[in-house]
Amino acid sequence: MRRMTARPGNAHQARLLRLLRDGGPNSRARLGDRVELSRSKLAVEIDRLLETGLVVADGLAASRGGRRSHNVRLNPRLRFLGVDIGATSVDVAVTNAELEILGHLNEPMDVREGPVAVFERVLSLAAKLRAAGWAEGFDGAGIGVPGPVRFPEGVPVAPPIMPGWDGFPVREALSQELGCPVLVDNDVNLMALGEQHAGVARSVADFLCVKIGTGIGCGIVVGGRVHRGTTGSAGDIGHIQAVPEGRPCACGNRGCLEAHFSGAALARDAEEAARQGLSGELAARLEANGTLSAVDVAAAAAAGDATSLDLIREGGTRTGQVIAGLVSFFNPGLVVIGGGVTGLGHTLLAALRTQVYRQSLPLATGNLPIVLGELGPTAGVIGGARLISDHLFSPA
Amino acid sequence: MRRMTARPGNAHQARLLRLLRDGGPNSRARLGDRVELSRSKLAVEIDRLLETGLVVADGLAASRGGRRSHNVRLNPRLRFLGVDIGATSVDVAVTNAELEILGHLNEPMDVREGPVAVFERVLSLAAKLRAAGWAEGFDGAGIGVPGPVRFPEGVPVAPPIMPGWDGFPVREALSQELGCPVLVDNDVNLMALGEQHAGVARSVADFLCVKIGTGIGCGIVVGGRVHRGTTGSAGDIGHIQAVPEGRPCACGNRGCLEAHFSGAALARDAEEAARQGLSGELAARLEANGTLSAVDVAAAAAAGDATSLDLIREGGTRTGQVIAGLVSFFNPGLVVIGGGVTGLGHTLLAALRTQVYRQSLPLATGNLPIVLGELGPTAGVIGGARLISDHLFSPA
DNA sequence: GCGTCTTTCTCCTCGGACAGGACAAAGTGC
DNA sequence: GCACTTTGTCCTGTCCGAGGAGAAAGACGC
Repeated sequence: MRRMTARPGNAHQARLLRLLRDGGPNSRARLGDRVELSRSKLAVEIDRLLETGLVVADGLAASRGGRRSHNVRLNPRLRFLGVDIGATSVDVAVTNAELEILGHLNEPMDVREGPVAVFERVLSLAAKLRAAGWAEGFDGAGIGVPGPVRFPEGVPVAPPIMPGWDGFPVREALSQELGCPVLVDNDVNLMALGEQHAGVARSVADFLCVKIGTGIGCGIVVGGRVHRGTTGSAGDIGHIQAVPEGRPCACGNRGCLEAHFSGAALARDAEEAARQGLSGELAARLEANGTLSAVDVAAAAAAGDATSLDLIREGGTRTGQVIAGLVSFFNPGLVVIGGGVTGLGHTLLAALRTQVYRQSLPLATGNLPIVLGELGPTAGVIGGARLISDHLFSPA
Repeated sequence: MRRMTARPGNAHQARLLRLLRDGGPNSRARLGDRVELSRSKLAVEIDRLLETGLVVADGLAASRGGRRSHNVRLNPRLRFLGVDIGATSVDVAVTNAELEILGHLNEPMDVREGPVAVFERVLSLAAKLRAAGWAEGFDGAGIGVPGPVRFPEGVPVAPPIMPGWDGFPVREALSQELGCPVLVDNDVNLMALGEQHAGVARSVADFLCVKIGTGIGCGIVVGGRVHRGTTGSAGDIGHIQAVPEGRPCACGNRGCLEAHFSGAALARDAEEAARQGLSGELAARLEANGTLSAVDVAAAAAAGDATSLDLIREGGTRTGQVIAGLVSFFNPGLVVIGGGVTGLGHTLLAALRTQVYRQSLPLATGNLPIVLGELGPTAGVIGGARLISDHLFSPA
């Protein structure tokens, strides 16, 4: 299939495309209510969008008491690809133009295998989704990688956990392979975009999205837009000092948040506790699997294991300390917690909340919800689709 | 004099006004080079601005090889008032429309006297500036107060060091008294605006402006615009925990940055050191004045007093710890240090820089200047003028 | 079934905005 | 004095868009 390459010709068309994306199929009349355009102008712009093929007619709407209006919708054959490359796994999903997930695949994977190997996996997953009939091709793709990205060029810069990716032209390479426009961003930024589009952060202008996985990162949304910082490393909160003279961290400092709490740190602490005989539950799991992960700790905690609960609580408190500082500084309207360890759920959240509410000023916390993300593992891929659709649905 | 009440009628006019504000008097031809307008359109818009009185003709420009162009400039009778209310003093200044300070007065004052008493002082200072011939009246005023402000209404909310100001309709009241449009903001935000307009932060999109005075606050500029947060308390970094289980703070927590370093904390520490006989220099000054302030510590440090230098260094390190976290989080392109304690100068800056560069990731600090503000006590008042002029020079 | 009312869509016209060319005015430089 | 450059003004053609008129299509009451 020849892919759509058209872009809206002006801001009105871009506006209409986004309305159709976020509100689904809609009648011309109802669109007219939401846009400050005369009926004639609106008709002209919609006709032009129909010509480009981005939008198609979709039958007649129900009557609102008079003549029935013609519906329009985004071309149902449009497909976006969302890719969320994590430290230890990769998610690939196809969405339609309304950013609804049609097909979603997940595979364990080690990002340290390097970009070439990882892209092979990504492309094969994308091919699998095509083979399953979810897409004939892609009109755009949004890629999340677990490290800082120079956004305009789509190139990772000095990513600590991704040796071999530094400077690799991810955007360029994938655009070539996929034959469509591609944008690359930090994975936490995509998660933030996902939660903003379809999750708990709808209609919140300023919020933080803390992702606790193998590492810890934070997506920052200011005035509805992602803040990436001067070098693309904004939100890199894993190496903020949480414990003065604390544990040594891979980054060379001591006491970094990530060294004390993250998926990796939690697994290590759990293994140590198991070996020291502090927890029969954990020891049994270690015996069974030969290794422990955050999932094991979550399961043990759910089973009432005191050691696991303590580990989670302490991690929540540490994370809360750091977030409390960020809340004072940034004064968000919402804090979303997501990532792999959300399985730890409300134990983690409770400890974290307690610490934030205790340590930040009342004015900043007075009406500050701190909640788990709604979308789980789909946040990243939805965010990827959202990223590229925002780009494509803006004037050329 | 009847004041100008005109506002630009469209975005083009607003653009031209800002160009004239930031670039000074200019020829029509040169303005044409900087805006994407046809000559005819440009002429129309400038004529309209001339009609409103916001802009006046200003003779002929030098030839650029052909016919000489007509100069235009902002009306030289336009006057803005910048007011910077600190915890212990107040600055009031008059600027012209190009935001150049014409007259500037400073008075010690205690903000705890409450809004009514403070405004009396502010209005009397403004009257003094009028009497000195700097202004016949004001076309707009920007007011900075040392606490959080609900910006749209111009009302302080729950300000810790300003009892009696909570909910006082500052904007409303001053607008009434001064007979001109007024905007009210947190003082650190004004300082950031000032340094952005006329100081070290020109042409930096994302930066932090840390003000260390009686307390500690931080102006946040994202994409060239001030970030105020959901409740107007963004940048309130004085109560971020710098020392776990540290000193008790007025806010009820322990170890807040402000409790360990700020103008107030520094004075208290210096007095204690003097009483304990740790520093002859400080003891002598305490003897002489009956009390010590940050200025005394600065002077003693300049004279080589080891205790004072240690106090400053330790404060710089503490502040650096907190800023390091903010740098990792926010990834600014510049950090500006300002406020009353800038008299401590390079001793403070050196300690602070060391700590930030050591504790943040290289990607964030790689090309990150950390510098003292250029404008000193005028940053706030220039920022005030800038704030209101941005407002007035935007489409109605 | 019929007439009336409502809603939607298309067509048309009118007015305004603006770009760009032509031209006049005012200089420069040889 | 002449050729060339720059600037400002005027004018015209074009494009855009608002809004009215009216047709199309349906709801609803009788």
